[in-house]
Amino acid sequence: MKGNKKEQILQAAIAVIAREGFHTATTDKIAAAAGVAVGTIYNYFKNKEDILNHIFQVEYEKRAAFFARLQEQDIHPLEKIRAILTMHFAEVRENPELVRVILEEKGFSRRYYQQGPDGNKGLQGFLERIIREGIGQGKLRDCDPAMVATVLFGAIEGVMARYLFTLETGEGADLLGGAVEEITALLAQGLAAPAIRGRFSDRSTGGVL
Amino acid sequence: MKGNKKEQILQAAIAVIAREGFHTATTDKIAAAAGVAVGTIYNYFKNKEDILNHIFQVEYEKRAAFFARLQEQDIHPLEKIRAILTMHFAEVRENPELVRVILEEKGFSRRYYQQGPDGNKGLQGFLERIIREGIGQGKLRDCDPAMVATVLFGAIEGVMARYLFTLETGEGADLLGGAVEEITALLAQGLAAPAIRGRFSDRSTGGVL
Amino acid sequence: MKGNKKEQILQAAIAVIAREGFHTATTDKIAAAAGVAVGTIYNYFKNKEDILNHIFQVEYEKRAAFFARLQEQDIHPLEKIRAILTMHFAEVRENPELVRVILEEKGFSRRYYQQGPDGNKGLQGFLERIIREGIGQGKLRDCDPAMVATVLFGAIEGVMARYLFTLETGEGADLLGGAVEEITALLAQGLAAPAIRGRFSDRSTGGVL
Amino acid sequence: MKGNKKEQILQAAIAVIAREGFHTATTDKIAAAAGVAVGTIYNYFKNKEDILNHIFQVEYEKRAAFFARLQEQDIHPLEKIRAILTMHFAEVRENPELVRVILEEKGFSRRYYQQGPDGNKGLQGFLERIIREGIGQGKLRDCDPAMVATVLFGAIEGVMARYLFTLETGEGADLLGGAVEEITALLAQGLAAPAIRGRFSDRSTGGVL
DNA sequence: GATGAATGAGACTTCATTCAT
DNA sequence: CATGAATGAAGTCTCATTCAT
Repeated sequence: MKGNKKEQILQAAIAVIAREGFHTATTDKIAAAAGVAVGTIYNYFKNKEDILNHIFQVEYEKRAAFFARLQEQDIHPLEKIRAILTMHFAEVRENPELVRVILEEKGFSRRYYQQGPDGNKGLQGFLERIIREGIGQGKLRDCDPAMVATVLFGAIEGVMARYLFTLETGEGADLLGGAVEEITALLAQGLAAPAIRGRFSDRSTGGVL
Repeated sequence: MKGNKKEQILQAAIAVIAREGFHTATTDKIAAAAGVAVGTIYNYFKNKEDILNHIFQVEYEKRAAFFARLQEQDIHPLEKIRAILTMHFAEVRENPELVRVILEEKGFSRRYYQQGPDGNKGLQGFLERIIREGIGQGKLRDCDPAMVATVLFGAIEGVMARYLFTLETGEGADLLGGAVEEITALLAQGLAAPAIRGRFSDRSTGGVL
Repeated sequence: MKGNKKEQILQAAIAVIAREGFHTATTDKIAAAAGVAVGTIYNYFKNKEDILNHIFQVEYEKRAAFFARLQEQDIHPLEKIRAILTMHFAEVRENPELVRVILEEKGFSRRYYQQGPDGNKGLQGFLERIIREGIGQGKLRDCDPAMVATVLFGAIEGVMARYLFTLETGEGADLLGGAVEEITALLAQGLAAPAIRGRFSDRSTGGVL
Repeated sequence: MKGNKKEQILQAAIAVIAREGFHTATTDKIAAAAGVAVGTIYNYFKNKEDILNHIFQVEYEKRAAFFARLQEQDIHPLEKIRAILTMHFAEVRENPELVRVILEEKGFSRRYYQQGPDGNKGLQGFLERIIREGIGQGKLRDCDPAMVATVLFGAIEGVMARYLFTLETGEGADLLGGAVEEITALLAQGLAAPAIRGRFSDRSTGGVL
C-alpha cells in the first residue's frame, strides 16, 4: 500500500499541471484531483515545486536507464538514435499529459534534459555520446557532436510539441511514426559516413525496441 | 518623445521576464526596472499579459516581413532556410533576453510561432512553404514538408536554447555560426534532390543576408 | 462550532458597512472587526459583494416567512399592515446597524425589496397583495394597491431612516412606537372602506404580534 | 461663457453617477462625458466629492426657494403639500438621472434633505413646518408633525424610486400623476381636521403650480 | 485656464503552507 | 498519517489627484 498516496498525488499533479501549467495549478486542485486533502500533499512532498522535481526526476531516470541498456548493445549509432526517437514518441503516445508538462515547464526541462541533474549533460548528453562514439568508430561522418545532439534534441521536442498540438485540435493522423522515418532518413543521408551512405536507410537492420 | 515610455516598459519587461519567467515577474519589478510607477504600465498595456502579447506580436511581424522579402527572391530553398537560420541566430546574439522570453513562454510561443496569430501556421508555416515549393521545383527530394518544417523549427529552438545556456554558464565559444553550417550540411545531404546532391553544400552560391 | 466563523464575519461586515458604507468598507477592516485573517473571508464568501448578498438574502427570507405566516391568519388587512410595521420597527430597534446597511445600499435594497430576488415583487409586493385582498373583501376603499404599497413602503423606510438618525444624534425619544400609531391612524382614516371608517382605529381589535 | 465648463462637468457627472453610482463613476469617465480633460475638473471642483456636494446644494436651494415662495401664499396646508408633491414629481419627470443620483447617494441625501446643510431640518423640516402650522390654524387634525413629515417624505421618495424603476423596465404608464392623487386623498381623509374632513379632496381649491 | 501622462497608495483576491484535531 | 480551516504575504489592477507643459 506504500507509495500509493504518493503516486496518486503525482498522477493528479501531472494531469492538473498539463492542463493548466505549473503556476496556475493550485495545490487545492491537485489535492482534489488526487482525492486527498491539501495537507496530505505535504506529507509526501516538501512543497509544490518538489512535486515537479519528482516528475522530472522519474522521467529522467527512465531515460537514463534506457540509455544505459542501449549502450550495452553493439548496434549502429543511427540505430541507437532511432531507438531513442521511438522510445520518446512511444512515451508521448502513452502519456501525453506527462510529456506536455515536461515540454511546457522549460525551466525544469533545462535542468533535467540539457544540464542534467547530476552534473552530466542530461538527455542531450546521451545523444552527444552516441554521436561522438559513432564518429570514433567511423560509422558517422565527421561533425560537431554537441551541435548535432542539440539539433536532434530540438527536433524531438518540436515533433512532440506538434503531436500534442494535433491532439488538442483533434487532427486524426498520428504523425509520430512518420517522424521517426523522416528524421532517420535525414540523418542517414546527412550524417552517415560517406562509405556507407544510403545503406542505413533501408530498414533491414531492425530496431531495438 | 512618444513611444518612449512604452518602449522603456517593454524592454524592462523583457529583461525581468527573461530573468524570472512571466509568472514570477511582478508588475512591481517591471515598473521598477523601467523606472516608472506601476500605474504607468497600465497606461500603455491593458494588463500584464498584454505586455507579453506585444513582445510576441512585434517579433512575429519581424519574421513575417523577413519571410515575405525572402519569398520575393529567386534562390534555392536551402538558401532560404539558411537565411532564416542566420536571421534567427543574429537575433539571439543581439538580444538574448528577448529570445529567452520567446523560448520560455511556450504558451505564447505556440500561439505565435506554431499556430500563428492570424490563422496561418506561424513561423513553422513559413518553413513548410519553402520546403513544399522546393519539392515542387524539383530542388528538394520528396518528403513530408510539414514534418521537416517541424523538425527544423525544433532544431532552431534547440540551438537557440543551448546558446542561451552557454551564455549563462559563461562558455566562451559562439556556437551559432557553427550551427548554421551543421544544419545546412545536414539538410544539403539529407534533403537535396538526388541529382544535385552535394552541390549545394559548397558555399559559392552566396547568402541572402 | 460550524457556522460560527461565517456568522462572525457577517456581523463584522454589518458593523463596518453600517459605519462606512459598502464601498468604503474594506475587506481588511471587515476581517479585523471579525477577528479573522482576510483570507478567511474568502473561505466563506465568494467575494465582497457576496457578503452583502447574504445579508439581504437572510433579511428577505425573514420577511417573506413573516408574511407567509401573516397570510394564514384571518385578520383585517390594516391589522396585517400594522403587524408588518411593528415587525420592521422591532427589527430596527434590535439591530439598527443591519437596518442601516439595508437602507443605505440602495442597489441591493431594490433588488431584494422592490424587485424581489425570486422574480416576485419583493417586500412591496407583500404590501400590495394585502391591500388588494382588502379591497376585494370590501374592507378597504377602492384605491391603486401598487401605489399605496409604494407609499407605505417609502413611509416605513422614511421612519426607519429617521430613527437611525436620532440614534446618531443621541435624541432620547423612541419614535417608533408613535410611528405605528401615526401610520395606522392615517390609513384607518384614509384607507378604510367608508362603511366602517373610524371603527378600525380603536385598538380593541388586538394585534398579531 | 463663464459657468459653462462647470455646468458641463456637473451635467456629465449627473449622467455618469446616475448610471454607475458615485463610487463607480470615475473622474476619467466624467471628464470624457463632459468633453474636458480630467485636470479641468479640478479647476472647478476641489475633488470628486465636491461635485456631488454641488449637485445636492443646487437641488436643495431649488427646494428651499420653492418652499419660501410657498410660505408667502395663504393656502390650505394640504394644498401646500400637494404643491410640493407636484414639484418633486415634475422634477423627476424632467431630470430622472438627477433624481436617481439624489436617491441613491443616501449618505448625501440625508445631509441635505433630512438634516439640512445649514443646520435646519432640510426638506423634511419644510413639510414639518407646514403641518405644524396647519394644526395651529385648526386646518389639520392633531398629530405628530415630525412623524407625519417623515412618513410623507418617505412616501415621496418611495414613489420617485418606483417611477425610476418603471423607466428602467420600460413600463409605459406614468404613475406620478396618480401618485399625487393617491397621497393627497390619503391625507385628506387621514389628516384633515374632523370638521372639514372630506371637503379638501374636491379639487376645486386649485393648485399652486 | 486646459491638458493628460504620471503617480502610488490602496483595494480585492489568491494560494502555498501550517497545525490543531 | 490524514484532514482542511485558517493564515497573511504578495500579486494585479484601479483611480483620485497632481503638475509640467
